[in-house]
Amino acid sequence: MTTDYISRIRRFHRAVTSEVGLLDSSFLGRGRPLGPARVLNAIGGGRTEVSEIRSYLSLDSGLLSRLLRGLEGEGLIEVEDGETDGRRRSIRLTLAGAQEYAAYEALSDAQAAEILGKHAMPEKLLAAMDLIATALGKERIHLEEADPRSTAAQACMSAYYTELSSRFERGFDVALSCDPDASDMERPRGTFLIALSDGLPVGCVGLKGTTKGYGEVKRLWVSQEARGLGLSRRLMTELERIAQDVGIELLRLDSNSALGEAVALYRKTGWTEIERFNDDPYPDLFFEKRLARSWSG
Amino acid sequence: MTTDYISRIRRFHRAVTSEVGLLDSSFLGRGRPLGPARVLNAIGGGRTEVSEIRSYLSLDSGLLSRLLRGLEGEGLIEVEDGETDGRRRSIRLTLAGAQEYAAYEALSDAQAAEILGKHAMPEKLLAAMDLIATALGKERIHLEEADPRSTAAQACMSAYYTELSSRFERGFDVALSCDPDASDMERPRGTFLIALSDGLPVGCVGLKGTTKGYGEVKRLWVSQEARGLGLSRRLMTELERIAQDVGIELLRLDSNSALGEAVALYRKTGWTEIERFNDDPYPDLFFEKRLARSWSG
DNA sequence: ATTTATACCTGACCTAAGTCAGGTATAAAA
DNA sequence: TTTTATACCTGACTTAGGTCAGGTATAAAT
Repeated sequence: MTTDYISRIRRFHRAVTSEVGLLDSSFLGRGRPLGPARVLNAIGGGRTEVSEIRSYLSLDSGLLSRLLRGLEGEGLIEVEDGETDGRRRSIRLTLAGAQEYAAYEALSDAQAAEILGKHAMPEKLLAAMDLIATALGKERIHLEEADPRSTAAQACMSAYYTELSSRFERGFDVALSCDPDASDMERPRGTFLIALSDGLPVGCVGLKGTTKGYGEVKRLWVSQEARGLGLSRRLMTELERIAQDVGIELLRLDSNSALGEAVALYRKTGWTEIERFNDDPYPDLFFEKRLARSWSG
Repeated sequence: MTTDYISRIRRFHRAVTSEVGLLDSSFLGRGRPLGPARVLNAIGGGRTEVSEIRSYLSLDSGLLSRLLRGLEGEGLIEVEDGETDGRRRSIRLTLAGAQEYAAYEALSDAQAAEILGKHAMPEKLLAAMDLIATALGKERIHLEEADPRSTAAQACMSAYYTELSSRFERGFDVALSCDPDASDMERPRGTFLIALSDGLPVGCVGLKGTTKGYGEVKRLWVSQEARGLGLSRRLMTELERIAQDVGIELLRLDSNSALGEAVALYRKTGWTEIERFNDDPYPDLFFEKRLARSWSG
């Protein structure tokens, strides 16, 4: 019972295909096969060029052409020749098309609400979905440099603060900590990295440039559902690469013994413990790592 | 970001269809379309009669016939007339068919292993899958009377004990508790109910018959992943129905204030708190409920 | 014994989805 | 300017999956 993970995965598989198949076939509720419905959704989602739609839905060129002719015949889309390139064509929803698209959106929303309605604690269900989506989409998680003032970055950091509050016995108050200025975590002095899984931010780390002869690693965070996928290591590796890139030769960071996984990672990846180098009240562990000089520097 | 549950469900949907679609199309790895592969799997899974397969896969009678003729032509199955009913026909895998089925099983296992291999904590991933499969399959959860000595029942009870150990500050040791004898939780004096979600036991409750003028409710448990689906209420309702059925007019139970949800349920469903009626060291709350006399009694 | 229902089969037909080989107009490279 | 590549389109064809109207043999009901 406990070790039979295969039957558990199959059970998941069955549940999800019967239910998600239902989600898919909800597209059928409007008397249109899946193909054209998907194309309409791609267009409504903001994709305008034929080639864009083709690669997004990975459709054969001929097939897409026919589907587009069909939607055109229904009066849902209009096709016009590209402005800069006469070969390319761009697609626009007509008024009727926009209405039809909105109807599909509404169907999709209703389905989502129905699934959540099955549970007294929908947040638990969503958390499980996030975990699975993130794990299955592991290969598609990509790192991106972002403005630390952006919505996504702010969301990461506030999740990070929440995490610290729950981890530290005394709680955590950003105001008391050495809060790095956003401009210190931007090129050319530093950077801020976000890990995105299909659009959802699931991790971050900041590189703070200083004038003290070293760069500082700040705000390393991986969301609950993305843990166990080796993401913090990926974030740190990329951060070190960028640090070298901007000419930093020595990195420092402060941490806390309550953050066991992070500390273990530092120890495993070439960081050495050093004496306290700041007066932030929260950290009780301090590390540094010397980087190989960048060939370009 | 936080309230946008629809985009989170869609993200889950995308992840799962691309990955589980992969699981489905793994069936294609053996040069056979999905249809016949599904039929072969149904037969390998122990379904022998044509009508059984038809309803399991919800296939049209004509379509299934053709698929069976195909598999027969490949030499994978043998069809023979039913023994008791000459209209029914039963299907058997040939040696080649059994090998082919085994090959599909191996493919499926490999896929499962690959998915789990993506995660450093596969148990977490499986738990999330269980949660989702159970929630999506909520309507298909059914209650079943079972022998309290059966594997499924024992699995439920040991999960129940583990739960109690973690809930009670002093832990929990069955040996010290009033452990009901299996024979007390069987017809005609009592019963043992199991909730099954697609074969997986996700909850239980026992009705213990006594000679003291009342029946006792024991071992009400709902697994972590099935909480929030109203299952304990369903179990209790069914248990009370059976209690009436076997002629019990008064039910009693003991519980503990550490089991908040359960206690809240009792209070909400017509149970009244009474004085201690046993000397079990664990419970600190005692309830009883008078049942309407069964019309058949 | 006759009628009705059931279980499975067959043939004819349909739709969705996709592949593939050209074809046409435009853009970019030589 | 000629050649080559690109973007899209069209027509012919294929496969998978499925529906539907009978047909045949057997079982159950009357």
